[in-house]
Amino acid sequence: MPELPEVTVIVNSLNKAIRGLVLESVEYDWKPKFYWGKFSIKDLKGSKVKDVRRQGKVIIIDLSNGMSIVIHLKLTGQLIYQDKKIRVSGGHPIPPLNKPVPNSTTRVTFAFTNEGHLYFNDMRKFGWVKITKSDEASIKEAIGKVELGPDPMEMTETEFLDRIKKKPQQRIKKLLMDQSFVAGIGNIYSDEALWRAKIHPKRSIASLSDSEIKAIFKGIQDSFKLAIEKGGSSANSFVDGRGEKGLYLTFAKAYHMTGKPCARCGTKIVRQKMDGRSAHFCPKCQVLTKEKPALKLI
DNA sequence: TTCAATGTTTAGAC
DNA sequence: GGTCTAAACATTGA
Repeated sequence: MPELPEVTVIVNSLNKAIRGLVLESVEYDWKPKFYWGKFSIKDLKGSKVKDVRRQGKVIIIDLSNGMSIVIHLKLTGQLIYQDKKIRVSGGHPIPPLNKPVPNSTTRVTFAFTNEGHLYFNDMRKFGWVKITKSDEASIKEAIGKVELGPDPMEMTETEFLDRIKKKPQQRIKKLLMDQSFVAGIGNIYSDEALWRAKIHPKRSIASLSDSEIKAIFKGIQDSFKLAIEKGGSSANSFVDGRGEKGLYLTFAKAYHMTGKPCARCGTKIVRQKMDGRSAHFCPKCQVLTKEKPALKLI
C-alpha cells in the first residue's frame, strides 16, 4: 500500500504537474467515501491549484478559493494526472499505473480547464476523498481524530530517542505504525526498518539499547530515502504509451519476502501474525532476546 | 466460502 | 477511570 515514500513522490510530481491549473468539473461514481460536506462542486469550479502537500500519508490539495481536497489512498488508492503532454502517477501498483484512465477502478475525476484530468483510482475502495476548508482546524477534522505525530524524515535522532523512550512498554513494530507516534509508517516500512536495524518486531522499547534505537531510526530514514529515490525515478518518467514499471516493493528486504533468503545471512524470512498485522523478519538476524538462543536455529 | 489486505475506530477487558 | 488489546469496518480479488 502507499506509505509515506509513495505519498511523497506523488505529491512532488503533482506539484509540478497541476499547480496553477484551474478546476473545471468533478465527477464521481462513488458517493459513500466522497464527502462534499456542506459544499458542492460549484464551490470548486474556477479555483486554481495553489499547492499540493501532505501530512503523514494524507494528501492535501490547496485551492485558491480557500478550499482543500483531502485524500487518503489507504490500501489500493492511486492518483494519476494526465493531459496531452504528460502523465504523472503514484500509489498502489494494481492496476498498473500505466493502464489507460479512466478505468474500472476510477472513483473520482477532476477535470481542469487545460483538458488535463486528475484521477483518483481505488480498486478496494478503502481510501477516501474529502472537500473541506483550508484552515488547519477543518483539515484536521477531515483527516480524523488521530493527532498525527512528527514526520520521520524531519525528525532528529535525539527527538526520536526522547519520544520513543516515553513508551517503554510498547512493542516496537506496533509503536512504529502508530500514526500518533510518527506519521507515515505502515506495515511495509516498519518491517523494512526493523530488518535493517536487526531488531525483532516484538521487542519492547524498554529492552532496546540507545544504539539499537538509533539503528531503527536510521533504518526508517534509509528505507524511506531509497523508496523515494526509486519511486521518484519511476513516477517522474513521463509516459506516453510506454508505462513506468513502478519500482514499488522491488527493493523490499523483508516485507512480503516470506520464504525468500535474507539478503544478509540467507536464512528464510518468516511471516508471523502479531498485533493484528503480519510481520516479516529474518529469524536469525532479528532475535527476540539479546541473549544467544539456547536452541540452535536451523 | 473464507481469507487477507490497511489505517482507524470502537467495544471490551483488565 | 484510564490504558491496552482484540475485533470491527469498508471492499474486493484470489
